[in-house]
Amino acid sequence: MPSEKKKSAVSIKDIARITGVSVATVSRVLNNKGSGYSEETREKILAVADSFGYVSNMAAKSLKESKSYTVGLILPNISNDFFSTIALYIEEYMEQHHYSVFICNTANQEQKEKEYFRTLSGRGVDGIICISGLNALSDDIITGNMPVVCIDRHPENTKNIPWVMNDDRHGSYLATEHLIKRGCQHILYIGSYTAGYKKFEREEGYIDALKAYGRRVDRNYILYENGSKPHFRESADLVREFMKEDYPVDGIFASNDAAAYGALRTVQSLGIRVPEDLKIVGFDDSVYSRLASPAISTIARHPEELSRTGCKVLLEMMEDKEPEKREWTISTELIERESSQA
Amino acid sequence: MPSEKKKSAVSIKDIARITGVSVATVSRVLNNKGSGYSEETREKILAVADSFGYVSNMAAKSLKESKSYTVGLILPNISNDFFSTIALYIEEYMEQHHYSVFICNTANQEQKEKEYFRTLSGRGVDGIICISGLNALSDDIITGNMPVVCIDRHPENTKNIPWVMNDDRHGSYLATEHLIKRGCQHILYIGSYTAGYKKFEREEGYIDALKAYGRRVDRNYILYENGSKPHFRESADLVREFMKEDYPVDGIFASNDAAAYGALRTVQSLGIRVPEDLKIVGFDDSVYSRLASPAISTIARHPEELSRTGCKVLLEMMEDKEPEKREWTISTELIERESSQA
DNA sequence: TCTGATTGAGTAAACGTTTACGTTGATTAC
DNA sequence: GTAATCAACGTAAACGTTTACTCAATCAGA
Repeated sequence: MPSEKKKSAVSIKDIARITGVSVATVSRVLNNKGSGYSEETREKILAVADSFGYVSNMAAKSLKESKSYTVGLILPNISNDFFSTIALYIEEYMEQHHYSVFICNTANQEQKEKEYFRTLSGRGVDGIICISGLNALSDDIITGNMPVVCIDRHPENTKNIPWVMNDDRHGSYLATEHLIKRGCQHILYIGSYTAGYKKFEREEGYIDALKAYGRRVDRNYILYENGSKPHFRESADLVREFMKEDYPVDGIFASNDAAAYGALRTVQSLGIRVPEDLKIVGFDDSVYSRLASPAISTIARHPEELSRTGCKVLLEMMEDKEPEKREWTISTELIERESSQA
Repeated sequence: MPSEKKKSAVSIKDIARITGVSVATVSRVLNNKGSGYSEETREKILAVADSFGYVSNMAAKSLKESKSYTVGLILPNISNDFFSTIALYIEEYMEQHHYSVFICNTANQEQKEKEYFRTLSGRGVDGIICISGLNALSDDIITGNMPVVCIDRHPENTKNIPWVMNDDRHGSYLATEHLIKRGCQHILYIGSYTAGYKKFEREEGYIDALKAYGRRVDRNYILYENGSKPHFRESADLVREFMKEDYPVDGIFASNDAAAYGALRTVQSLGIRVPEDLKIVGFDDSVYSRLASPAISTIARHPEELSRTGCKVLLEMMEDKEPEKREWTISTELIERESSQA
């Protein structure tokens, strides 16, 4: 008997009718407005609402309040390890604050980023957390007065949009310092560009450390991927080429774990022992560094804190408060593993 | 001058006023209702709507139509590799059909699964795609007439909820057959339980293959993780214990890649060469099998097809159509890599 | 020229809430 | 005894849409 169609759920009106009061009173009770009803009425209403499994119609509520208790999460690709972890924490945090989150994959396409922004606006989201895959945010986003906060990446034109970033520079410093303290004399740096990241933060951290320890900065030891292949392949090739030159090397700091992994595989194939002959540190604390053999030391970012901070800032903005500051930095941390053992 | 507050966007009313027609006409034009306006009016309205950047208020639309063009995606944990890939495809597919998707992490807790279901109902989602982390769906979900489809996992009480599953049994068959064809005589099976999965599908595929090739099924060669540790650790321990017994082994089929990875590391540490002395096949095509050295052969599921099918079924249900069938199976595939080379 | 259909609109109700404003009856203050 | 206060509620408008009804003008067909 699939005759009955739509589930027309019980509404505030039904409850009013059943308990014999007006909708206004029901609304007041259900929303815990301080006064406007007796304790007796309150209990009656609550009992009825409960027994009928009342759940308030968000569309109506949104319409009236111009508030939807939803936010959008725009990111390049949720299947990315780091992003999905961020998504987890953001959803968790937002849920605790009674917000639901829409997920939007831009695939790094400006067009899609734009479209999502409009769609989300239309859906009446109260705010947007954005991990932009682009070097610059689209105009739609930076103009307009939708609360937006950028996390993890920092496009060039954020204007007055608050952002939360990882302290990559210091992370790189820690990695390089670690190699130096472990006795490395000639440390190779493998960098890569990623849209939205402050371009040379990681390289600068590497240079900072070398300088701090009185080492000479040799540009020959700074290699860059050009993005033509997956990180670990390209890194492998870069290292292979570099090794042909017979420069002395006893340490490698790669600006991402996949590259570190590629480097590891390459030097191993050349008969170089890690960590005995050469030590390696990566960046990201991803599966690449964890599963490699030997396990690769790395710099960890803190996705949970990154997410939480982003959410906190957004929540404030959605309540029309000015966030405490425009720029937030989340610390990074060295994780020592086998690849840099003394 | 942060004086102006809310963004009160331009509404259908504004457009009506500006173009000098009624809201009904504007609505008809904007929704492409076949008739009810002249071409001239149509163009005027479209032009105005466009120039003011009109975007329809979804809350109002939802309220009126009892349709929100949103769906919920309930899953245990979006940070899981496989799930986040599914989420990517689902979002992509749904977006093409003008649905936005809410993401909900249950952390395998029944309580949360329930709550999300109610929240989503309240938000008026038109349907729900569910990867339940539980052995049984909560009652809230199986009763009620919200369109729901289960994918990837198959709780015991799906009642009349359609589901889309991977053909795990055949995948396991392929894996085992592959080892047999590569000359393995003594194949160890490492299984694990996961809530919501048909419990022994993978083990049965293993047994099917042994029988098909006239091999004896020796229960001693069937090991099970008890879930006390991460897969790869537990698997490593299981294999280590097993090896002490001096049973002959020249092949291992692990029902997940992490376990295969653990097994690989263990046998390598015992001086056994892979694939020369022993061949290994995993299941999942995850990073574990891809990054291992040697790379581990594995059984791939097809998250894209899984997701697409789930979406298609849900879309049908949301249009009040009866889905073609209740049970959908997505094929699995053997990926040959180094760990099972001849 | 009259009838009936068609076209191009407008009117107004409805969706489920929230909330400003009334209203009533009881209580308090003087 | 009267005025002011207050608690407990009801009334009705409003949020932005969609859509079932109207309605007037035009037009085709006889």
